[in-house]
Amino acid sequence: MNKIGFACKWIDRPDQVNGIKASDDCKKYNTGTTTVAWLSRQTKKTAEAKLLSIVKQNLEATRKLVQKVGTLNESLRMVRISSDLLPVYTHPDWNYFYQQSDVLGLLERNFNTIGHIARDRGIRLSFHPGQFCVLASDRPDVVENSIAEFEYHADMARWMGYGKTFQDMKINVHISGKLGTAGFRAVYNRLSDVAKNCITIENEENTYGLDECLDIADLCPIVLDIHHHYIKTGEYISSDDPRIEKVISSWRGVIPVFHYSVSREDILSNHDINDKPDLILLLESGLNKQKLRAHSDFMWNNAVNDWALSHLSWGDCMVEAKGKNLASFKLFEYWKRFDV
DNA sequence: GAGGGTCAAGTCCGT
DNA sequence: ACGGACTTGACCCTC
Repeated sequence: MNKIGFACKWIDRPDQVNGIKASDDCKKYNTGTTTVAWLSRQTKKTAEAKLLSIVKQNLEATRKLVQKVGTLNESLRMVRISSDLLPVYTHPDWNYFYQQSDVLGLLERNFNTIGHIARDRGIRLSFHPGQFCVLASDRPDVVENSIAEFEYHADMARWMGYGKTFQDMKINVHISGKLGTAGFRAVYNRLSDVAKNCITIENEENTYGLDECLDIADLCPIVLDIHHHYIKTGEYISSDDPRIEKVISSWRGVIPVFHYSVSREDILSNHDINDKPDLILLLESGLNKQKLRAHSDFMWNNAVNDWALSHLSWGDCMVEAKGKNLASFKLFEYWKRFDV
């Protein structure tokens, strides 16, 4: 039975898509952060105390989140861990903080525990470095920063006991960058073994789509984002499409992951929930791709859900929605609605 | 607590 | 040129 997962955050109520308040109980499952500007305004001692406090809380929150996910139905045991876990880890002024032996010890112990829980409970974990990780940039300084950013995630994977074998955990990025697949290929060779075992690439809505990803499927697995593909091409790709065979091969026997999101419900508020939106018609009606890219709170369209769920035949589904775990739960209920 | 200004970093699209 | 979208709006400060 394949899985339906969610990304980075746990919420208890739908209204929390608009932000989690300090007094909300679900705060304990979610990471916090600070800013470089604030840290730089403090004394070194104050800044370090703040960082240590945030790191401890974030490790605790992530452990609780993973434990919580471990209590769900097996088909829901899949979660992306927030990149905010260790704030300013790759910032030149602050990365020294994480190289101190006492901090390092703290990280190793806590991540080790999280990794054990995940393996024990059959939880599929992943990371998704943010938009600043542009491995194929044409700017050398950006490439260097991006490698550091990627290796930050690889460090966390390694501390959790992952990165030992091909795709025991995924760290997913876009190709991005003007150097495209050639640039990506060149940078790939500079990554650590853990990073190489974990890296996957995801098709984008604008520049690098499924075809470009397939060009480097020999290097690393492809995470097919079926909504990105729809926004780029207008196509609701079928689960028996020959390109999907190639995506599956890129995972070399590991169950692939695909991403599923849908256009915002308030953009398409008049749309029939039992009818898949036609991209051409939407564009003709005056909507633009940028608006259609934005993620919904929930997976509100039954017809689109039916299509997305058909892809569970070959992969695990990562739901990208503002409604987070609540959105993945509702989709799961929809999926299981005919079961006794 | 609420509200407004601020926040490390890249890239693209639409206006 | 600038705002908004993406990974994931949250944090910080003032009232």
